[in-house]
Amino acid sequence: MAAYDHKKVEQKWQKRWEDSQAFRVSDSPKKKLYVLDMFPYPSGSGLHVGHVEGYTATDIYSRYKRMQGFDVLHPMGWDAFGLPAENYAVKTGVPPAKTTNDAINTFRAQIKRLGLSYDWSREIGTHTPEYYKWTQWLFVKFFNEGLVYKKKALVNWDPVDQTVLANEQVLPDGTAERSGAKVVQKELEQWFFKITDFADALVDDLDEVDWPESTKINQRNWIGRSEGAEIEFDISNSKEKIKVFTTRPDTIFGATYMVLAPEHALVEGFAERSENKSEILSYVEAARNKTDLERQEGQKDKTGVEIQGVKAINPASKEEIPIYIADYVLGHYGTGAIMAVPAHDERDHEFAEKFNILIKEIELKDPKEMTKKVGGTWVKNYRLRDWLISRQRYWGAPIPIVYDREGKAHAIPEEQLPWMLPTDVEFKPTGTSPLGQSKELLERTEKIFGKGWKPEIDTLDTFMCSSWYFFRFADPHNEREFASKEAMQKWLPVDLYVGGAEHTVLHLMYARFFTKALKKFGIITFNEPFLKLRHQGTILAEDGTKMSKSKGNVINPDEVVERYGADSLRLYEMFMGPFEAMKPWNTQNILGVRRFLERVWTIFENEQGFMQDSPSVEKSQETALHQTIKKVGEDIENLKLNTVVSELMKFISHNGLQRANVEDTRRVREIFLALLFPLAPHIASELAEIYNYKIAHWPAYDNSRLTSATVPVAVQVNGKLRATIELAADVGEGEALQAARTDANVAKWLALGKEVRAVYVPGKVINFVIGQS
RNA sequence: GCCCGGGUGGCGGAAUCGGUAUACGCGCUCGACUUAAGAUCGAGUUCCGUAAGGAAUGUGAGUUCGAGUCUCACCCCGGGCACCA
Repeated sequence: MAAYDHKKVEQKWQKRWEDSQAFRVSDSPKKKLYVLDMFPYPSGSGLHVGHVEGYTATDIYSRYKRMQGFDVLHPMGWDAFGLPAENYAVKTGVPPAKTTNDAINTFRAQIKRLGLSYDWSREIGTHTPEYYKWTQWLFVKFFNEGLVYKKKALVNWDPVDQTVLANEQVLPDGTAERSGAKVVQKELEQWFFKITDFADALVDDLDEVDWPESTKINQRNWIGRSEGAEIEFDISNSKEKIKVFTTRPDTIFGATYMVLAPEHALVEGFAERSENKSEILSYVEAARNKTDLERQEGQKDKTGVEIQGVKAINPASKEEIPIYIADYVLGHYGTGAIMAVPAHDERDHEFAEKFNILIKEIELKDPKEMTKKVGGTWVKNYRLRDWLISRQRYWGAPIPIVYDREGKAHAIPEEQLPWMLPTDVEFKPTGTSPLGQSKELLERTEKIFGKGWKPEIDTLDTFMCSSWYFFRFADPHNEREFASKEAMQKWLPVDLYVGGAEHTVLHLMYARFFTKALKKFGIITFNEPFLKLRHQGTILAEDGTKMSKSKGNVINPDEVVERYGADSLRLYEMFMGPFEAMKPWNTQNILGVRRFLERVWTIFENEQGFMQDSPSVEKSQETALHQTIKKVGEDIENLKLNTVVSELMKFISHNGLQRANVEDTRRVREIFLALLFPLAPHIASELAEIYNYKIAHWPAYDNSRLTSATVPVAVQVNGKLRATIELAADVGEGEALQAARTDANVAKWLALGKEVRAVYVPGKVINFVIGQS
């Protein structure tokens, strides 16, 4: 037979899988399993080795589960709307649709070259009208259910490029990443999702999913639930009250001043009555012009101004206390006002020192009792804010809203969906949303709804497209629903979800929010979309730094596939280290797995080379076989894929089973190929075909053959290893100790002192403790 | 600053209900094959020591017959959050 030619073998099997639609899953699953990758943004630079890591892991898991008889839904699609394609269009004039479709074609071809077992009949792209019709439908559904609202919000405004910027596009010094202009805050009407309605469920239901603990903690921190009291403070000579939120009502006796956020509703009225009106108003104006980032910078040096002539009354001590306005208090959290306790709170302390305010030492009381005493109520608060979904961008799903002549917003009715993204738009920053240029969009609106009606010209945050795609995979071609209830019932929730750790907060939070909302609407019946979640670790460049185009240290998976083959790349990426760990690339190490596959190839070729038939059956080798089957299965189950590769290497290594005398060589070879198949499917399929092995089913192991008749036991004297002896697995303590004592080396050490005690751990270790003599 | 995760050979990493540390691979050394190189195959490879033996899992203590694994303190690296009252 010819030498191992990875190109020939891999092309052959990829074509065969494609032609036979081998991974197309049944529509009526008997044992369902839904294994999902976070679908990629099809960037122009193509597939990255990081993608390969995650996709290979889910592929191994899917193939393994299919061999166990599961109907595995394992789909792939494209998170195709987004900024890079639009920025590229601004630079070159090439329409984002063209760039995106080209990139998708590249990605698909690259993925197929890896031999990944996706059901391509379910492929979706979020930028297609067939898909975004349902993104828009869901927006309308949420709108009708009262989970969408519009309000004025402060956004980052770039006065040079005349555009709104995302927070990530503003540099820490408050200038725009692109234009270098000083970014200002501008109030614009924006659409929001009421994600805060689900804050409690988003925290509580984390208890029921199998996710990395750190990811759960990130989510909890982001939601930032805290419990405390809302307490009203009276104002001297006024009926007005200031309501504060505090987690420490027990410190109220130490509240020697109050602070209002500059945005607080009472500020204006207080300024009118104050003795320093202009000072107050200019402080508020200055705060308003600061970006969030600039306000955070003030952390080390707090600013503020007292409202002179207006005092509050501490409800516990009944003392009159001053009121300040300071931007270290945030308008959007709690009540936008605090009782400041400088003796107890670091930030208040810093402020009080700077402004010479009384710092009063206090005795602590019981928090809930104190709350009751001062007429407060016990409440929960969240740092989570509603989700702003308007984007002043072109390459996204148009928000399906039109405005009547009075400017009132109306949802576009279902029969008009998809509300098409217009194409008569130039990709130049003009100061308003690009859709505002489209004559077609305006004419369409007037034609359908009437003269004077205007379309919404913002698009939806692309995170919305990815918040529901896992439902669509259950029923990707449905033209009447985003997915039928039956299909979702059949396939969801996702059993295993794998993707990068960079999405621990936003995407996962939004997808969970959608799930909870749809459950509330009565469309689905489960709480959580992703039962088990794992993150692949970042793959670093050979020099241990992050891969980056500018450093020229990016590894292109295509080149690796070309040179070593997809099976080698798959095996190598799994062998690198623990799945979730960050690990450096090392081209030398690929040679190791490539050599392993070549050895496998040769061993199958040469009947003499591998586990020759032998009349005598060594029990312990048979045991090793069963142990290997068990360990490989368990490790795949737990995505401990690096040790799976180790096990397989050991299996054929010259120190391992290759020299074994196992009763049936063919039987062992068949088992080995079946174990190899999920990891390196091309070569395993080829060898199975050539030599006529059946590897469709995952091999079973025999519990009774997992332990062998004799086991090595370590013998220690005072904790130091002095011998290793072979004992019957079921030997009694007395006999075991006796055997150990007769070992020459052990005896030598035992002679050095008086034996105090002996510890016997069956199958593991014997430890003699001897006293000094 | 706070919250997570992690420090094991020359390198990537195994091993955590406490029980033979360094599996598997890379690299390296020696040998076989070869005119030679490469590939392949075989032997070896934590450190010190000719050996007997000793030491070692970031550092220092502790618990234990026995600690990479448990406890305490500290150092370093990586990630996330960062005025949330």
